[in-house]
Parts: sequence; structure tokens; C-alpha cells
Amino acid sequence: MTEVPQLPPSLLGITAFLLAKVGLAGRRRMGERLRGHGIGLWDLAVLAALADFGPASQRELGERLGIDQSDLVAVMDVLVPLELVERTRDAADRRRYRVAVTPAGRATLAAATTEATGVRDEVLSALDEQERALLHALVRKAYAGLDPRAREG
Amino acid sequence: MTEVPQLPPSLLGITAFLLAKVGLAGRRRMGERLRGHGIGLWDLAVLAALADFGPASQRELGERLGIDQSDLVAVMDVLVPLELVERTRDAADRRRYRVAVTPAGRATLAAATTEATGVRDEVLSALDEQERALLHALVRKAYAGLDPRAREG
DNA sequence: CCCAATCATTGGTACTCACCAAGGAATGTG
DNA sequence: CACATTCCTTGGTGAGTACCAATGATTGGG
Repeated sequence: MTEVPQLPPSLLGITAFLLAKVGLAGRRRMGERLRGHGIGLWDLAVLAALADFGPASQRELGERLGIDQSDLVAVMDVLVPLELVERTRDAADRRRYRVAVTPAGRATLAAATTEATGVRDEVLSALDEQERALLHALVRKAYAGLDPRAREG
Repeated sequence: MTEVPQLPPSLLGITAFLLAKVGLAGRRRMGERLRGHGIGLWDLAVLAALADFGPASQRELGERLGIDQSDLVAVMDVLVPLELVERTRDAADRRRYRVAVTPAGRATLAAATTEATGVRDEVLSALDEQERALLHALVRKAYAGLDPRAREG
């Protein structure tokens, strides 16, 4: 789908439909902007996790973010060469890595956060500041309550 | 991604991230439920368009819903055998079809709308009635303002 | 009547998301 | 020490989304 003209009112009454549309638009735009920084959406999530919670092994990252181990490898293949994270073998247990965000990684995270603001303003251009804040709060609350054990994002 | 535990606060501050997550969850669940009716998300959109706006050619449907012609063929391959739509050659112009929703199609649309309510209540379980209505209104407004000519849903 | 345009169909590409199985390296436990 | 387990990697699957090009049938304009 790639919306354009007048949609059927029947669809516009479906909250899930609207959320999917707006969510998709946000994800697309965010992805485009991040591409300018050489990273993808997952990479951003990993940077955020490392910045917020400190160094971790890949397994820990995967668990925390709900990313499959194998998919995490691809993330590392992006972040390591860009030197946004530093990956060293854990001295105590040389099976595992110790992944840590670098200053460059923090800078990229900050830049991405700024981009996110731009995306928000773009996607929610029809809403005023107050409405945007309200929407954010509502979606955050809804997300927090989203059955964590169910296996859909 | 298949969220679970505590996400980085950095991510939770990003509206686009939250919208994408919640939107994805809604889309998934909606897809699952529709599968029980033998149809997919696109099929529902087509049924809604036909019910709301009356019979149309496939080209008209594609334009209205932003679906590629070729993808619309797949939709018809679902809806026609299920007799949810009736497809007859246009007498005046036998190149085009005249696609119309059948009574069975309307019934399925009604059922799907009910399912949508269930999905909404599921995804927004953390919100009370008032908050759900507010969220719906905000998202609808945002969607309506979403640059219609930009080509991302 | 011939040509260009339109409508539908077929078949193919590319990208994302989520997942799974197999295997190598390193670990610790009995 | 031998064995089961853990961590990471490789390689592959399948569903969903969004495209594009080529073709056949039919049409209307010149």
C-alpha cells in the first residue's frame, strides 16, 4: 500500500489500520534518515541499549532487544567497521564479546535522536505540539502494556 | 524485533519508534484474525472501498487504495473464489471489469470490522475507553495530514 | 482500418522482518 | 579428560510489502 486519495471511511474507523499506516510511514522515514548515517533501525536500537545500560554481550543485547542472535551478527557487521561500538573478547569468558558504545557511537545516537524529532514533526505535521506530546504519551502507555510475552513487536 | 524486556529509554523517547512498534503489532494481529476469514489486509481494504464507494474497475480500486495493479490481481484471486466480490466484464468497455461487493462480502466486511475492534482492545489494552478514542482521533488526524503525494504509506 | 492508449495479467525483483538449524570455539562440570 | 553447554557465526527459510517490465485483449481516435 502506498496511500493517496480518499480512503474508504470503513477503513478510517479502524484504529489498527491507522496505527499501521502512520507507524509504517514513521519507520520508512526514520530508515531513510538513518541511512544517511550509515546505520539502520536495529543498529540504532543497539546503540541506544549500550548507551543506556552499558556494555553487554551479544546474547544480552539480543535478549534485551528481542533480536535473534543471527540477526545481531549483521548489526555488528555494520557498527564495528564504523567504529560506533567497540567489540572486545571478554577476558573472563573468551566465548563472549564485550560490546561497548564508542564516543562516535554516542554522537551518532545523538544525531539519530535529532533525526527522530524531525521524523516525528514530519509524520505528525497535522498535530500541534500539545497533541504530539499527548499522542506520544498514549502510544508509549499502549506499548508498555503490550503483552510483553506475546511474540509480536 | 520481537520485543520483550526493558527497552532503552532512549528508544522509548522516540515517537516514530513507538508508533512503528504498536502499528506493527496491530497489523500482525489484524492479519492473523483476518486469516480466519480467509482474507488478508488488502482484501479487506478492497471490500471496504467497494462497500463505501460502490462498484469499480480494478484500475480505479488500485488508484484509490494505492495498490499496484499487479498486486490487485492477487486480491481478486482471493475475493472472487470466495464470492465476496462479483467480477463481471464491463458491457460498455470489455477491457475492464466491474467489481462489486456481494452480500457475503458485506458480511465479511462487518465481521472484519468486529475483529478490528478486538484488535484495538488488545493492542490498546493499557488504555481506557476515553484514551483509546483520543488516540484514534489523534492518529486519524495525523494520517489525514500525512503528505498524500509522498509515496510512503 | 490502423495505431496508440488502456485494462488486466503474468512473472520477476528487492527489501524487511522473524526465525531456525548446524557448527566452531571456548567454557565448566562430573 | 570427556561431555554438555554457552556464545557467536554462517546460511537458509518464509511471509509480507512494494515495485516494474512485458504481454494480450480491447478500445477509441485519426
